[in-house]
Amino acid sequence: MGERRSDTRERIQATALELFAEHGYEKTSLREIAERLHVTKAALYYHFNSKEDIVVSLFDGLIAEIDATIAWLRDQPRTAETRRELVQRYARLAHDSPPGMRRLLQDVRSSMRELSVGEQLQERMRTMVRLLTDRDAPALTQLKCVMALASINAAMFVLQDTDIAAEERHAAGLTLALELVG
Amino acid sequence: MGERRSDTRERIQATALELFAEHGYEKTSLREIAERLHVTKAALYYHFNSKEDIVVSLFDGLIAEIDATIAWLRDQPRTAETRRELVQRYARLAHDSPPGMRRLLQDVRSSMRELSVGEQLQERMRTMVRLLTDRDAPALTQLKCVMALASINAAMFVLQDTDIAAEERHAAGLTLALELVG
Amino acid sequence: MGERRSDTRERIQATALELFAEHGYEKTSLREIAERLHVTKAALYYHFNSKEDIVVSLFDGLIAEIDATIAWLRDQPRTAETRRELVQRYARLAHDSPPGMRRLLQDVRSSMRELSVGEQLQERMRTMVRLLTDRDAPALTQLKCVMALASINAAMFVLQDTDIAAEERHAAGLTLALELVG
Amino acid sequence: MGERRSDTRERIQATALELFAEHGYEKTSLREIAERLHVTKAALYYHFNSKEDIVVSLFDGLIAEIDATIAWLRDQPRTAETRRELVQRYARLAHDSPPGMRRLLQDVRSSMRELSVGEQLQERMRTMVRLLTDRDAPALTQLKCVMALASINAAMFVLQDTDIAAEERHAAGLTLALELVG
DNA sequence: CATGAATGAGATTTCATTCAT
DNA sequence: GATGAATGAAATCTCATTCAT
Repeated sequence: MGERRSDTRERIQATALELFAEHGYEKTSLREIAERLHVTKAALYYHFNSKEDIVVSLFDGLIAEIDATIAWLRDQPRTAETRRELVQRYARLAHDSPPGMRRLLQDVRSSMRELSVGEQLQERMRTMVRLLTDRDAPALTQLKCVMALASINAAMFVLQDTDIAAEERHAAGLTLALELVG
Repeated sequence: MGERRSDTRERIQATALELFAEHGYEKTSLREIAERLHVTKAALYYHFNSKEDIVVSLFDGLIAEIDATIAWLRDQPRTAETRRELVQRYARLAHDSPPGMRRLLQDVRSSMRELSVGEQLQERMRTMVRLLTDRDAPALTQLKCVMALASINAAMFVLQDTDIAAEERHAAGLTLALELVG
Repeated sequence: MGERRSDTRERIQATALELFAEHGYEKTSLREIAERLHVTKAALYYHFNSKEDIVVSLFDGLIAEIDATIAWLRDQPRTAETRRELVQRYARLAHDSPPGMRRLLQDVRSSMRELSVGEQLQERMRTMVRLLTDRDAPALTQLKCVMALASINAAMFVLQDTDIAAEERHAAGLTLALELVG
Repeated sequence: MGERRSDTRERIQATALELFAEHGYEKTSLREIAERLHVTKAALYYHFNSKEDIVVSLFDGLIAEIDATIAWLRDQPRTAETRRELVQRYARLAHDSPPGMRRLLQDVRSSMRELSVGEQLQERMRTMVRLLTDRDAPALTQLKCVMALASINAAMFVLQDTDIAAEERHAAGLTLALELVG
């Protein structure tokens, strides 16, 4: 009982994520995705309306979860306690995402700057920061909020080629983030 | 008196920087650069061997300065004082770069990942961090070093659409960086 | 009844052969081929991976037949009888090729020197000569073998503007070839 | 005593011959020639009017000598003796040419088909054959004449990768040529 | 549910050539 | 006797996208 139906859509998403993470969104062509999947380019268009549509779909879940977090955030007091909890939620989110997802997220600000999804994500980031700090908080405070969230992502990449284990890197990111939102 | 000899090369660099910063390296075509300059595409190829060559040339100065900093760093003791001074040097470097330069720097880790210059810059970053911390320093310490430098860049963008003045944003970045390497 | 499924691939090959024979491989552009066929350049790339791929495909059949001949040759004694039979096979091959094919073959040693297919054909020619003569046969003997095969091709071109009929030219080539391997 | 003047013109010719022989006429660009000479492309245009002009100039001497041979030929009886002497003259000509020259000659029929010099050379070849044989000579006789001259050129290339010495290859070519016009 | 065939637009790059200095 | 700077034309190739089947 329940879902059946081709899993092709999911397989496209998985492969696209792989390749976007590997070479970036711009440098990945639909031909590559199709070839790696042993289907034709036209098949991709049966499941998605455009290349952008594919990348957008990859962020669907993440954006929904961020929206939920934002909704929750609106009801919270603007305290250090709230900020710490937010950081923890965000870390869990990041931790549970497929590994390519985080790499892709890095692209958002550059190669995907002009895509709708890039704008959407940045908009949500801004909203979060606004909900965490007073609008007229000093620049330093606002910057710390942003860097806190950034640390969580960054931890996975910047220490990538050291021999530090993934879990330890993640933990370091979280620790630093908590420190920053103090 | 002084220099003569067409300044086209410099004008190409300036325009390329503008456009790369605006739309990213991948999405900027040589046609666009040429058109904005009112020259032909072939003229670009008189002055540069390839598109990559143009972007590489934009980083020439920066890379030289980073190399000088690294050289200096090798002779310093691995103290907090040294780290603070490095941060200050780096901040000055960033502050004095043309504005597009910093935006372009953001691209380096994604859209330019596969360009030689991307690799070069990341290599230097790694070297800097290695010179700042003990090889077997805890992950958190290493991460802080990286995020310190990142803060200086980030400060300019993440608070871009607030009404905080550029100078104040820069100062916030520097302050946070110093705190992190403290 | 029978085959369906666009014959575009074959039409591309035919047109390419025409034009390569007419102006040479280097001087023929994909634009010309596409225009003569009333398709777009991109259509050529749907059927072939590159310009070189097109020319290679033109030689596919010929190379296969040469390979078959070489295989047969390996089992034969190195006698005058064998040489005469080889010449006759080769003449039949040449005779049955489309006319452009022979002109294109002339190109192989010059304009296509740096193409994989040029190397392949020369390699096979060398093999044939090696199988026809003793490795330490005198230079003259080896040269005669080569010129025998060359005569068959040459006959079609060198007497082209005389009023000698094609069949007679072909016959002359064959006669001379047989004389040379005598 | 006498000539001084820059030898640049000659150096251009030598380098061009080298490169044309190496990669063929079409695939050699003026940029390559200029770079190998450490001059600019514009310098080439000071000495020659066009790329074609350069290649034409390379054949100047050869064509003059062929013309002289043709003139001499007109006064000779159409005997076997005459044919043998022609072959010997031609062999001497080929033997004394710079090595690249012979390779370039091979190009004439394909990559240079559409150049004036290609037409000129083929025209002279045809004239020679007409002067050697009766207009209504059998195809075989005419073909033998052509292949005789071809043998002299071919000898240098077709046996190139064997361990036969250059002088012996040349001798074989001459012997075969004499046999053919016998 | 997917393919085969094709396209229009555009990318990077190369070339022979020109001309003022 | 040569260079620096530039150009117009064209080349090969790639891409996202479409659509009839």
